[in-house]
Amino acid sequence: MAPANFLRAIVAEDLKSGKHKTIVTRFPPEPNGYLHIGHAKSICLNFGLARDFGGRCHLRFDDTNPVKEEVEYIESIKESVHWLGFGWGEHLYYASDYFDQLYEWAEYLIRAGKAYVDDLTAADIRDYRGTLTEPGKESPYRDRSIEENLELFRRMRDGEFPDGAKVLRAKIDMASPNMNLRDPVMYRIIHAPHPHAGDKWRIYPMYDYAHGQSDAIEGITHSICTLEFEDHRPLYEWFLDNLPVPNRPRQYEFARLNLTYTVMSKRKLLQLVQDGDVAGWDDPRMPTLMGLRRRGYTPESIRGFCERIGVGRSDSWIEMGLLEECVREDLNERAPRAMAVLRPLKLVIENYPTDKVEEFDAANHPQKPEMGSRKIPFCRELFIERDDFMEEPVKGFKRLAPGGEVRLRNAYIVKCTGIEKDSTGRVTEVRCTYDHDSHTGGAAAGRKVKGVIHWVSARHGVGAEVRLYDRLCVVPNPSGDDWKSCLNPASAEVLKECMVEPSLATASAEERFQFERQGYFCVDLADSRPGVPVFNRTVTLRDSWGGGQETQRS
RNA sequence: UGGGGUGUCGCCAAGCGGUAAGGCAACGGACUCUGACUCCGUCAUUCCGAGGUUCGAAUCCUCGCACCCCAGCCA
Repeated sequence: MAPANFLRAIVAEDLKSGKHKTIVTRFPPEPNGYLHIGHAKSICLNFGLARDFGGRCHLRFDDTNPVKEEVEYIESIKESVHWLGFGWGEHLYYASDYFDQLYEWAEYLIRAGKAYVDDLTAADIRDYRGTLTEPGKESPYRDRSIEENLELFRRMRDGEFPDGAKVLRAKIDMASPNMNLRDPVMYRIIHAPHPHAGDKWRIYPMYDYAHGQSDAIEGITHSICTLEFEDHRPLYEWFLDNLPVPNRPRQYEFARLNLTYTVMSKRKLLQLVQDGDVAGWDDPRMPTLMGLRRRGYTPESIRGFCERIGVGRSDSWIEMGLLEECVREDLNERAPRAMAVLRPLKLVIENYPTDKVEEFDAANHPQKPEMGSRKIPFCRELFIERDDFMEEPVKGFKRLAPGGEVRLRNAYIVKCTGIEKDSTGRVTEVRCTYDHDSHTGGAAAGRKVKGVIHWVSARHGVGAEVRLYDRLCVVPNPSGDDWKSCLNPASAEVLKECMVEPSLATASAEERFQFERQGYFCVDLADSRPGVPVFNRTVTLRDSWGGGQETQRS
C-alpha cells in the first residue's frame, strides 16, 4: 500500500464519515500524445486510491478537441495503462460519448438565462476579457433573448456558421478577479471529424464545460487533477451548481511531476518527435511510458518510483537519479547476469592450449542460487573490454596493465605479458599467461587479485548491437525557448561490434539482463533478431570509482 | 499592481501545540571472483524571515519575503 498523502487522508475520512460508501476516481487523458512518466504519477494515484479503498477507477478520454486528437493516441494510452499494471474493467469512457447530454445541458443553461451565444471574434473576446488587474467588459451580445440564443446555438450545432464565427459562453461575471469566471467559452465551432464521435458534430465543448459534467455523469467522487486547474475549481463548481447533474463530484489538486534532465510537456515531446530529434514517441530516450518500456524500465520500478516521490501540493523537481535508482533496485533483484564486451580488445593466453575449450559454470545471480547457472565457453583467445586495459595505468586502476594480474570473471587469473599495437600506436592485442589452478573451484581459486574483469570467448561469442542511452538533456531544468539547445548530443550511442556470451544469442524481446560490471540491458522490442540481438542500455550500474573523469549527476 | 497556491536537510517527504519520521543523494568504514549488491556509521538544537500567544510552537496569531499558476474559441 502506498504511503500516506493528503488525498488518501481525504478519501479515508470521506469513507469513515459516510460521505461516500464507495469511491470512484478517474484517469482522464486527452488523446493528443503518448503517456509519459508524469501521467504514471496520476495513474498510480487514481487507480491506486480505488484499489486500496475498494472503489473503482475509470479510464476516460478527455476528447473534446478533435483537431489535436488521434486514434493512434487512444490506442497507445490504453496499452500504456495496461502495461503499467492497471485495468479499468468495463469502465472505459469518452467525454465525447456525453456530447448529447452536454448539448442538452447547454440549452438548459440558455433557458435559465445563464449562457449566451457571442458573435465577438476571438481577438475581441480577448480584449473584452480585461487583464489580471482590470475587470473585463461585457460583450454587446451578452443580453440576447433566450429564444435568439436557442436558435443561434441550434444553428451552430447544425453547422450553419464557419469556424470561429460564434461561441456559446456561460454568463457569469466579467469583473471576477478569477479570469476563468469572466464568461468562459463553453462551445466553439469546429468543422472537423472526431476520432471517436465521427462526423456527428460541428460544435465541441471546452474542457471546463465537459470535464465536471463527465465526472458527475460517471458518479466520480474524487476528481483529482494537477495544480494548474485549481483556479478552475470555482467554474467546475459553478456548472455543477447550475445544472441538474446526478452527482456532486469534488475536485482536488496535486503537484504534477517534474523530472530533471528531461522534458515532460506533451508539446515539447511532440516537437521532438516531429523534428526527428528522436525516433518516435517510443524512442528509449523519451520519458514516455512506451519509451521507458523500450529502454528496459519495468512497470514495477515505475510504480515504485511513484510511491517514493509521494503526492503533495508544492512544486517539486524529482532528481532523475531517483528514477534510475528505482530501476536498478528492481533489476538487481530479477535480472540474470551475463557477460558482454561492448568495445572488444583481443586477449591471447599464450600458455593455454590452442585447441582446448573449457566450459565454466557462471551463476545467473550471485545472491540467488535458485536462479540457476549457465555454461560459458573459454579458450585461448578472448575479448575483453577496451576500458579494462591501460598501458599506463592511472592511480587506483584495478584492472589489467602490463605485468599486472587480474581475474577473468568465472575463470582464471591471468597476467599481462605484453601488447601489440598497430601503426598508429593503438593497442590491438593483449598477451597473457594464465594460472592453471586459479579457475573457480580450482586449487588456487582463493588467490586474491585486486581486479576482476568480464570477457567473452573470441571463438564462441556472438556479435551484437548495443545501444547506449543516456539522459535526454544536459542541464537539470531545460526551459525557455532555447530548451532544445539543452539536448544531450550523446544521448544515444550505437555500438555495432559488441561481443556477447553465447547464451544471449537467442534472448527474446524485452528480456532484461545485467551485463556484469556495466549496467542493465534490455533486448530491443522492435529491432532485435535471433542470432543478431540488439540490446538497449536501461541504466548503468552505480560506479563508485571515478575512473579519473567523474560525471556529475543528480 | 487582481485572484489562486506553495514555502521542513542537496532532491522528495512525514509532522496537525508536547519538544524534527523515512527515502534518494553525499560522506566514512566492512564485505566482495561484478570498483555491483549487501551491511554498519555520519548527515536539520532546526522547520522562508521577523515579531507575538503559550509552561511549551514547524504546528496558533500578526506583519513581511520568495517562488509557482491564471488574461486559448488548449487540456
